[in-house]
Amino acid sequence: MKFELLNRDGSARRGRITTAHGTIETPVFMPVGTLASVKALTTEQLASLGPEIVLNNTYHLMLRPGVELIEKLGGVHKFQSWDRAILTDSGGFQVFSLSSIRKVREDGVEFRSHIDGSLHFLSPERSVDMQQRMGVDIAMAFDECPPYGWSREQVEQSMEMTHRWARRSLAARTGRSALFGIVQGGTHRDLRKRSVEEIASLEFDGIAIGGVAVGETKEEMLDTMRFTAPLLPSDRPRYLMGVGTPEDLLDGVEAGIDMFDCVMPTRNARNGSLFTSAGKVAIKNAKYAADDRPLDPMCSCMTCRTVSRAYLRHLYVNDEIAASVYNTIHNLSFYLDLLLGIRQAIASNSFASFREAFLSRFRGSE
RNA sequence: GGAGAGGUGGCUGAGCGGUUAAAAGCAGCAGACUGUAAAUCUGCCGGGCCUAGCGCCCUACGGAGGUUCGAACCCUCCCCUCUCCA
Repeated sequence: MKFELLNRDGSARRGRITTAHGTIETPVFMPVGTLASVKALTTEQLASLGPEIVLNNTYHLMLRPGVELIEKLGGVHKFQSWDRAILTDSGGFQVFSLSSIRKVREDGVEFRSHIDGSLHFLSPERSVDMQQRMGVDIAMAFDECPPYGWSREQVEQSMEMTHRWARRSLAARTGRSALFGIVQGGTHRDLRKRSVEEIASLEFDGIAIGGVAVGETKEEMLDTMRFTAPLLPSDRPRYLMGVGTPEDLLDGVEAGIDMFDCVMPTRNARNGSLFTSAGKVAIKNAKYAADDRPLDPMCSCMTCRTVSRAYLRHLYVNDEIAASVYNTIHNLSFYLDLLLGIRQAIASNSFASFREAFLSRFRGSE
């Protein structure tokens, strides 16, 4: 993996990551395909939207179908018939999201499978090994993502363990996949600073900000991100994990973030919450019942080119599978288009005005 | 013609003397969703009033009477459905 910085516009950066599965123009949004599938889309449909990288999840693939099987079938790219880049989360997020069925120890985390109750152990070594065996382009270090309510002491201890795990993750690297480290530290600036110093000092190919958007207020999230991002080394990709809304992405880019992932466009699509240039559209709302306009006249995605709001509402209200397909195609297109616009704006040194123009439309009432 | 069962809020369907403006589900209306245990979850859901309170007043469990301090729940008559036998 190689990262080149192409140009800057203020703190915003435009760059290019080169992998064995193509190049990735940054800033980039990575659609989330937890189970080697972006929910509601076939691989071909996903490919037609043009993302250069997607995210898969180690914990979920470990349970089903199993890393052994994926390896045996020729790797995770071949398995899902995807020839562009893949990044996997290490399972660190499941330490947070599945906290009720797991036990954290110094050596790793014991999970009770949410599927059948079977016992599974994830450690830095095992997680990195599995990610490499699946053949992903970018693997993530195994970390502990602490919940928002924790005391400063708990967050600090957790962070220090994540640091120890970071070194162990690195030691398990064979070179088959790039490996990113993850900064923790909750909402505490001094902890974030220490975490950056520690993680950045290690030989990671990129650095991620983790443990964000886990229940803290928007202000705390933005403060943490804005404080931490500039501390990250500029010669490596900076990845803000799990974020976020369109506004969050603009704020992230402005702070110098290069990579984002978030379930928001895909999950919200399935729940009928659609992003348009004029703001969010809750497609189930009665006011769209007879609305024959395209969802977003400014959008050129397949959904907006071919069907009306009235039809999208009809599909959603009737629980038609096509509702999820159309909505996911649109929301992902919206995110990918937003990032394309951001890259072009940075290239022409007009990010600030691009951001303002986008936000004034997006925040203006629908 | 005979025997039996039943009629409850937009629908299905609990309730069977007071704690019932009436369970639950559906439908309807709105909201949430941030490294996915999510095609999920939450709230509202007869009407009106205001000093907005676990407040007051209407209307409501096929219809009309009755018993009772009190009835969707008990009694009488009527109307209407459904099943079975002729």
